[in-house]
Amino acid sequence: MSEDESATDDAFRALAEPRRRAILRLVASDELAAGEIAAAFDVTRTAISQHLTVLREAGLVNERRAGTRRLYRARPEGLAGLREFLDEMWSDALDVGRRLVEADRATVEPGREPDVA
Amino acid sequence: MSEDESATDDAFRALAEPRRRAILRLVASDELAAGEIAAAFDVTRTAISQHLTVLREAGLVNERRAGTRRLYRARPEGLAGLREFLDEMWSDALDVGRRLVEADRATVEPGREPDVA
DNA sequence: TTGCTTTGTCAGTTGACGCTAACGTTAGTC
DNA sequence: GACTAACGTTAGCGTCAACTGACAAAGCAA
Repeated sequence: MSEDESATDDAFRALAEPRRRAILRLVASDELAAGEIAAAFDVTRTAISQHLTVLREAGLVNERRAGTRRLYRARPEGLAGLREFLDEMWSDALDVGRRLVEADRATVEPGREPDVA
Repeated sequence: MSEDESATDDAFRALAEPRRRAILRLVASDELAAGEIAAAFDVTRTAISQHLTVLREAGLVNERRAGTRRLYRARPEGLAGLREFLDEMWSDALDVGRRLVEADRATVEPGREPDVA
């Protein structure tokens, strides 16, 4: 339970960085080497290497070694936590049942105190 | 175009914080006052107020004033950028068409330079 | 072995972020 | 007006994260 949560936590933190999202898009369909990925950005290879480490530890990319090269590819399963959160938010926010209960409450009490404690 | 991107950027950064995700879940179905939200956590009301500001500026919550109280509710449309990114990743990573193109390229060119710039 | 390539790792700096405490503001009440 | 309740805002502090530059490791070729 707490393992999944921390995994989702890592994924969210990893995706907060725009450059890491860009990297992820880059390796979404193609498997690329660290150097090739670094060549697509204006920062040092060091920075990209660190980003790749973060992405790997967050379960968002796979690493495969071939000679001196390390090939990376996106790992869609790593986004499961994200999707779960999104779906939960959507269903909770748009659920018709809840909206009706709410409207009912507003009818009984003219709209002053939601009183949710 | 760049407006949407920065909006998505703000959303991702806002959701990177676990407490903000918790707040968002809290106001997903119910409209709550700032104080009620703060009561659900162990940090100061100040901290919660700042979190709510971040969420509001990221377009993830709506603010409605009623007397001295400020009522917050999740704004599902704010998650559009997230959903878009997720869907893009999923389709790109699992798209069979791309996989075939990739295999074809591997046949023509023995696998040295993906050339992504 | 020597040398070149590809990549990760290790200090160290800088900027951003989350938190608290004190203060300011707005709305309602006596 | 005076007082209280509900919030937001500011200043300051500690911590984390992204970046650079220098160095180390691992694979391969001459």
